[in-house]
Amino acid sequence: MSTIARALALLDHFSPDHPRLGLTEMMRLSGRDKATVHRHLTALVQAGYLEQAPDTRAYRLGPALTRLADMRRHTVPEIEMVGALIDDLSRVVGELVHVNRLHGFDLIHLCHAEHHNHPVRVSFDATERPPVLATASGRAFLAFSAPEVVAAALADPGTWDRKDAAPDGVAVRETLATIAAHGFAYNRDTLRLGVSSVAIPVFDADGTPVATCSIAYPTGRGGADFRDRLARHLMAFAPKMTVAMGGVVPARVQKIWAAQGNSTKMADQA
Amino acid sequence: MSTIARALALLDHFSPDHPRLGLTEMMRLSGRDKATVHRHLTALVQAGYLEQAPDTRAYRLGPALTRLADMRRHTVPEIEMVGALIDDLSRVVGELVHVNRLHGFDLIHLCHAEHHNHPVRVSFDATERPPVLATASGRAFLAFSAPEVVAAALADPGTWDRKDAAPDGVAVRETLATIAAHGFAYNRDTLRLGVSSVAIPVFDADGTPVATCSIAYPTGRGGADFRDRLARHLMAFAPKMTVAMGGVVPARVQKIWAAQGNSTKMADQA
DNA sequence: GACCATCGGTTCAATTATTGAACCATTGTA
DNA sequence: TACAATGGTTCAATAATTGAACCGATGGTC
Repeated sequence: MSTIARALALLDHFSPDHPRLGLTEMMRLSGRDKATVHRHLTALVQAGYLEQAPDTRAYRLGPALTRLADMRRHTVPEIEMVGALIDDLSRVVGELVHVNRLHGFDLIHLCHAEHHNHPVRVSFDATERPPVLATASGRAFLAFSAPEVVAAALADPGTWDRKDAAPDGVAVRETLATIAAHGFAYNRDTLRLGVSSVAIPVFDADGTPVATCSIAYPTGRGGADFRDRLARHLMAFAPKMTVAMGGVVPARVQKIWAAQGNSTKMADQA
Repeated sequence: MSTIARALALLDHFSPDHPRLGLTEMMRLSGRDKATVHRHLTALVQAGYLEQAPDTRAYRLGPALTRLADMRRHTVPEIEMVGALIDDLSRVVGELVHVNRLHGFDLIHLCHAEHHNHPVRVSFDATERPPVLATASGRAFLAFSAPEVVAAALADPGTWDRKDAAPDGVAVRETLATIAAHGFAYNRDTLRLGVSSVAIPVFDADGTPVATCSIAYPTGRGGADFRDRLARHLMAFAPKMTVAMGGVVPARVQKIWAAQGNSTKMADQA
């Protein structure tokens, strides 16, 4: 382990429970010598990765981090950032993973990852632009959006499948409420026969949805249990992705996801 | 300079113009040996401060930065406190409000608030690091700093715009004196064409500047009158913020701000 | 008020990790 | 094919890191 790694590891000891750490505490946490820790800390302060309170002499995370994080947000295209992440997810679940963004009321494909463990798998077409309310992604997005957005979506005739009749506003709102309570949306054969999917929103810094992450799989793969397993994967994954994109998961959603991560049974969605 | 500092300095070479850097380029920019740079880069990748594109092998800023910056946001209370304060100010004046800190002689962005009343507004880039003396914030900071700090700033070639000739020490000192007399600094199209700003210092418990608060607006919005209106807003606001951060406004500054708050006409700044 | 513990910080010789010139492998180009 | 440029590796020489001991300040205790 290099000196650099050892020094940077000091930063990892900060947490919401320990926002400020003193020299001795750092020494204890890292298990290294006091002089060494002190040298490292001062180097980090010098570089702006830490700052030291003049009075208590305690250390806390420094301004350089915000600067660099901003820089990362500005310079790293989210597509690539997200690409690496969903690649991992896809590898774990062995299914097709999508990331979509809502542009107007069109779901636009941002990127996808596919690590096929199974002979039977879902094909897809990145150019497709299905009506928002007909997809798990679209519903997941809207379920966590502001009422005005939902209202606008319902008012727009392009959001529901043109083959169907206009969706009943009340029924749709109920579905969205259920989704918001579950923490995720799903879809079984509704858009394309034989294809099911599970979807979850990704948030920006204001806590409003900016994108969705979804897993698509052949319906034959399994029933509610299989679906819920995937949903739990998504609920563990979405916070990571949200953070990577510089966003924040709203507290209420965080709570739901944490709770659902443990439960085994869930109510049906309309 | 410690190994840690040298390694971390590598991260500073990333900019909006150079979001991805290769080994050789890093070597050139840092002026160090290739092997050393490579060691450092891999250490940083290991720690998540950088990530490497698998195909091009180019490096870019990594996810650990977002994580730590978030942690800082959550654990450093002043940021949120200041955030709430400037949010109000921004709402009142209807312009972009910034808070910066001086780290070394770099102005670093702490937070900002933007409540756009106008169709035309100032965009900004939190990653920019302009020369201190070229900004209203920097000059406001230095105008209220100790003579030694000013002398050090003038001695540092990085504090003035490299496109210009070295600033005349006498002229700069005069400008700073004027600013100190006015109670605030301003800037009209000097850093970015079409962008003006007004800035004011925030003090710590010792009465030395710790940060600056500034308002940026499109130059077209108005002339000296408009600018002075914003300045008065700042002079009313800065004491609040200083107090909120546990600082004290020096008596002489307090006097100036109180006086200027009533006057309607002010002399020009160089 | 002397005593002790704890804290942040410093010193300096011993050690250990860092360094960098030279080298290798790969890719793209003339 | 030769050449240049890229990313990466090796290993002896070297320079930086290390840590036991020490200092000064603060704060609680008898």
